[in-house]
Amino acid sequence: MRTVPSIIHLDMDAFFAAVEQAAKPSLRGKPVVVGGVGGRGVVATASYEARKFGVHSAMPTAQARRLCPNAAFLTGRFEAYRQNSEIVMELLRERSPLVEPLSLDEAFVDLEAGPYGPALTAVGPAEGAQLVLAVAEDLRADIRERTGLTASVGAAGSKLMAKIASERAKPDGLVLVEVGMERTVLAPMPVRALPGIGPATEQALRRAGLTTVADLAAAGPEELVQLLGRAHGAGVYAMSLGLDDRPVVPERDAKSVSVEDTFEVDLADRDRILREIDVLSARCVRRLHATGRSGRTVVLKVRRFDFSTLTRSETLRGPTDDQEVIAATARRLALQVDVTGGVRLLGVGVSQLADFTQEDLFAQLERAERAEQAERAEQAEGGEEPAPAVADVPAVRRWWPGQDVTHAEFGPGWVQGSGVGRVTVRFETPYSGPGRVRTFPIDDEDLEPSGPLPLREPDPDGG
DNA sequence: TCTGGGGTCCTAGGACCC
DNA sequence: TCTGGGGTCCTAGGACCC
Repeated sequence: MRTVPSIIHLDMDAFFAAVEQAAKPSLRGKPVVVGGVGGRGVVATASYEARKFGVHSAMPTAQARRLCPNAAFLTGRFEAYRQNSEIVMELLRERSPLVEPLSLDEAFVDLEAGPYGPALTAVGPAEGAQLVLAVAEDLRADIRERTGLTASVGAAGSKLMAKIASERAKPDGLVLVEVGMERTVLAPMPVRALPGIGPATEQALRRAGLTTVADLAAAGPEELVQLLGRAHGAGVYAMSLGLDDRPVVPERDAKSVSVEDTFEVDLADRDRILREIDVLSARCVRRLHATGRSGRTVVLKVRRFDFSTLTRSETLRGPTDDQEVIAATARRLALQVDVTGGVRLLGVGVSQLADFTQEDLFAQLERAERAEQAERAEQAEGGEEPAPAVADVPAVRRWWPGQDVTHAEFGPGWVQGSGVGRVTVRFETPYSGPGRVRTFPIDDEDLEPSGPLPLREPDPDGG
């Protein structure tokens, strides 16, 4: 057990929305909602201005529009979020090599493993805490300088308490929990404040009369295991005492890769469903290839019209990253599912991942078998005409709100909205003042999609 | 205009093997 | 012949997190 609160948890404040406000000067100080903007979208992040209206993450965007009709509703620009996340993670790594990212906007850092480690272990708890505070404030200042974004930081002797501390620090704050003070801090908190306790667990505990963390500690391990099952019950009990010795682990390998799509309108047609499965399989395989991995278990996910969700999976004889194999497996699984009434979501995923460098013998075998089958089928049917290819329709350009664009005459800007054959663009950059709005035909040749700009103007001297 | 997308971990039952 | 237990793999579903 460490005596110095040398684990920090960093959490960027309203990250996606904050990046949008930094990139789009006209949105600073205004309510901004990032997420799905379609009929079935949900909110990913709301700026603090939008939260005042009751808008929050996971809320249907339609509801957010009713609560805050004047907010800017933007589709996520993940490339921009990734770029800024990388800047932040790099600043963390300057403080310690032991950085464990939890998502684009969150990470644990173990300062004892870094350059401050020797100093932290040499001094007493009080001095150690002061040093941690100084390091954390310096880090927050660096993040603000390099990105213009604010971060909240929690520091403690464990991951659990560091995370709880950063929650208390929001927004733009720093909270340190001294080692030894864990139970005092936790006791009055509602059970829901503990990571891993969601709505279902909260309800189960409430039915047993347990509402605060102090109640959990008093209940004891047997009752919690009885209520929540073996692993969860024991874990929740340990948390209630502030006990947590999980190490900070950098770079964990992904255990699955999956892609899914919710459709604007439920799919009713079998053939259409099978085509979408092919599209999803291709996307899944692209991601697999990008990481140089392959998987042995293929999972199909189906959400039906009534939101009931089911999965079907099949484990292959060996790992594969072959699109034909994965698509054929997913299609096979789809035939086991009753889709009457319609399908609102389809997903294709792969698990039991392996690093894949050797040749995919399994895929070759499968291909050979399929070729044989196809030949037999063709002979049986007497050589049918292949279906005519869908005529090439000139692609209508789609503009989505928030998208980065460049106009040949007016320069860089972003899409404010589009519809009825027109697209409205606001011309401003992270380094400009609020910009002017102009409207163009959606197929205007002078208008092009572009990529995100850094939030801080690159130094021309390359400093 | 009700409910995204990408993950992790756990449980439980049945098959199968020892 | 009867009874039994443990371990592992596979499948499906659920809770939770950001």
